[in-house]
Amino acid sequence: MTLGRQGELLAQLRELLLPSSPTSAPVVKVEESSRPLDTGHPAASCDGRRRRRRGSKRGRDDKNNRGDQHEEPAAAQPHHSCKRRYVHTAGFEFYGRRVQPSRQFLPHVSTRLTDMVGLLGRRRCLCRRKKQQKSSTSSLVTSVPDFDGYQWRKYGQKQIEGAMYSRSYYRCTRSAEQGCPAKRTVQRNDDGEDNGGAAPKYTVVYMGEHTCTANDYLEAPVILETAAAAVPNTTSTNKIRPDDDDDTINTIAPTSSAGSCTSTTTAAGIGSPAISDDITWSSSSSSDYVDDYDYGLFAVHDSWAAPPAAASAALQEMENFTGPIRSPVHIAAADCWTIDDQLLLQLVNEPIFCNF
DNA sequence: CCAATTTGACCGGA
DNA sequence: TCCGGTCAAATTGG
Repeated sequence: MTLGRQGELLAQLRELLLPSSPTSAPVVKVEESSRPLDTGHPAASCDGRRRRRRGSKRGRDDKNNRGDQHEEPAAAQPHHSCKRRYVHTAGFEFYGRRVQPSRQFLPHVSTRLTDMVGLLGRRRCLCRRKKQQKSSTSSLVTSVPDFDGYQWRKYGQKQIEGAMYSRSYYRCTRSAEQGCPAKRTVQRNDDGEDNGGAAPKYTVVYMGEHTCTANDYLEAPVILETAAAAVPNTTSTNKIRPDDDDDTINTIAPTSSAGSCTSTTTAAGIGSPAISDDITWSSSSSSDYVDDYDYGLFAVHDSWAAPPAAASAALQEMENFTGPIRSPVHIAAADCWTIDDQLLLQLVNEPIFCNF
């Protein structure tokens, strides 16, 4: 590849990842709501029938006040209080649709309460539902729960007892068409309100294995790691396609339960400013510890070389980044798509995050 | 019109 | 009865 071509591709990558329009500052907004919380839940009236429309959006007032569905500090919204605290740390978009900051923000009135109220009007006669079978699970702690190389569809959100933040439930987007049983839950850790300015951490629990065809993940977020160049025995090219069969590729497929480990995964400055992450893996299985985890998209190494200074700086910036995150990088990858180490290094060493 | 998300309702195990 | 997990109607925007 010629240098000119490299530069061109680099420019394209940068444009993809760092659009010219400046990103807005992180939104941490505290608002006073004139509307009392719905402790007398409108979901059911006195006769037990539902009045409230499901899935209804809040008013425009809530627009832009919510970008992260895992962000609701429910504990900070006591039912007796009229105060709502809107925190926007990252406008994730992961499902092929745009971010939905305009989606309603309903302070999480206790679902227990709504359950109790709902009991009054319960009349649905649903088929017996099978309780989720206990399958192999693995969990990790990450600040970027959505960049795991798979496409997930949210099917529920629940305020968990004793937890500050609600838990979101996802299933593989292929669950319907291919019967893929993979699921995951994402819950923000109770790491305090301020968290010292660091990116919030989320506990992601993966359940079940992906059975959908890997080829469908061509549009999965592209995530690279800086250490690819620092790890010994790296070949001249690092394939980043998640569906590649090459076992030598260091990638992450989070649903694989490969035992417990604590690793550091770094992004090569592309994919998203927030990809840099400390990932702590744990697993319910008792598999032996392995050196390199072949996981799909990320490269994880137990022996981790210190990243270059420039990369560290970039990583720090990524850690500090709390602004809106744009879509995952959707690259129409051709077969055997590869990325050159030199390009990787160039991406790493360029101060591409100075725009933030 | 379709796909994705929201969120109240409902189920079932503990 | 409590509580976590799941369903599915409603809603929205492309």
